[in-house]
Amino acid sequence: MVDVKKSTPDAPYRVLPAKKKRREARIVAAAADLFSANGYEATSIEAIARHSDVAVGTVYNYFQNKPALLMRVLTAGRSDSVDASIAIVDNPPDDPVEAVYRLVLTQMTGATRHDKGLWRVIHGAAAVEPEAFGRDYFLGKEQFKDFIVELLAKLRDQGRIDRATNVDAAAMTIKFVASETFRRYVVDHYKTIDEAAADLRSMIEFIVGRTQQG
Amino acid sequence: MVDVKKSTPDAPYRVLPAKKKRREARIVAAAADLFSANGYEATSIEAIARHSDVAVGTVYNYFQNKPALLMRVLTAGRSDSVDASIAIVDNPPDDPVEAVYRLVLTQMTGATRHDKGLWRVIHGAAAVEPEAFGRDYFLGKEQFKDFIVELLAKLRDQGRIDRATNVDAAAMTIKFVASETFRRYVVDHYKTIDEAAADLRSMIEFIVGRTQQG
DNA sequence: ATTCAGAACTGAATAGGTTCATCTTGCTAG
DNA sequence: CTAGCAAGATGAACCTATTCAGTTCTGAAT
Repeated sequence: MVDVKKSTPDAPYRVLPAKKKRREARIVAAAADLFSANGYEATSIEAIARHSDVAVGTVYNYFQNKPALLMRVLTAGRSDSVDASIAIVDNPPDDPVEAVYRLVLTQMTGATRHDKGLWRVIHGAAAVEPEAFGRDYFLGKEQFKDFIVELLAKLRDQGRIDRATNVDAAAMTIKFVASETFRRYVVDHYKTIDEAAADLRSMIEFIVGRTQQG
Repeated sequence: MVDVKKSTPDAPYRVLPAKKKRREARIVAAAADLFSANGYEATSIEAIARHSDVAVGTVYNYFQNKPALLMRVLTAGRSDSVDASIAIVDNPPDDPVEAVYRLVLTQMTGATRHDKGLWRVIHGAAAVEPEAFGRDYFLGKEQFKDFIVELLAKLRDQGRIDRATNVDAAAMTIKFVASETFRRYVVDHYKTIDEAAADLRSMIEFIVGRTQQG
């Protein structure tokens, strides 16, 4: 508690000027490499720090904790799946089942780029610390529900689904089903995204098919 | 690596004979007390060991790890919600929406006995290590789906829902919705079980209501 | 140039879950 | 009895994520 501390590091302090502003990017890149090469658990913060020429503490200046760093790795470079979703909503296929199915699947496959094991960790961390990760770490938060509501409303106005359909309840149901399907894919109920997609389709057929006008 | 280790403990080894076979139960009891008193993170294995008059290593002889111990705490003394579910399936209310709603809610409220924070940890651990916890740590695994299928089949045979209903797809949908609703309750989308129940009901109305014969 | 406040960085110290070489105990056979 | 052994218990050492007191950098103001 009151002991003397060796406060001056052995090696002289220095920062390569050229690398200055790219520290965060370097940390993320190193983490991405190491996580996918050796897995999450087997990758220590110390290793990430070493690979990005940074001190351990510096990693924590940029990221709250290890899962948060992983989160960044997984969400770096998305947004094209959002574009694809907008396209579907703007110009949906004639068959309402197909329209909803495609919208959901687009979101899900967007996440498939990364290893299941890494998603599991995020899933776990998001459960324990919801506020730190956002309660909907996946499927772009409420945005996704908006897409579904908009799509269903359009389909209803076009007369493709029953005019009496409770769009909000339907959208909520679809969203819940989509989230749980993705969770199960991650947690390995489904080995492949195709298996998940098959069940997803039969549920959407049940949900949306029922709302179609005879 | 090759250092000398102090191998003989200071205190003499002894086990109170009377307490012999109840070790596991004592560990679970101590863990339950400490977890609910101080929370999961703030409870160290060392404290649990101390409170149950056992060595740290012994805790690990009985439980794979800390989350597994928590799991045991949370699932100790269930089974009455299973009985309640069986009663509903055997003798369902006339209204099919009500029947399904009660069945699902019974399972959910059974888990409400324990603190949300503790469920979050299990949720997290189950995501990261599915094989260790069972992929459906909640809602009694596949048993729950069987209940729903059975209930829906009975309702269909009684003519309370449309004869053309795809019972399997409907059951899967309901199960997925139930799981996600519970997840959201745990992760705090819903502050109270009542809020969760309200959304649950509107979704079940949408799902089951659609299958009712006009 | 010099000063200085605040931002960013640093790595040794901390803390707590998990492992494992070693020790006890209970049981069975001789 | 007692020797031998498997099962179970033990706790110090280990491993890593995380913290934090102290150091260095930066850029603006003097």
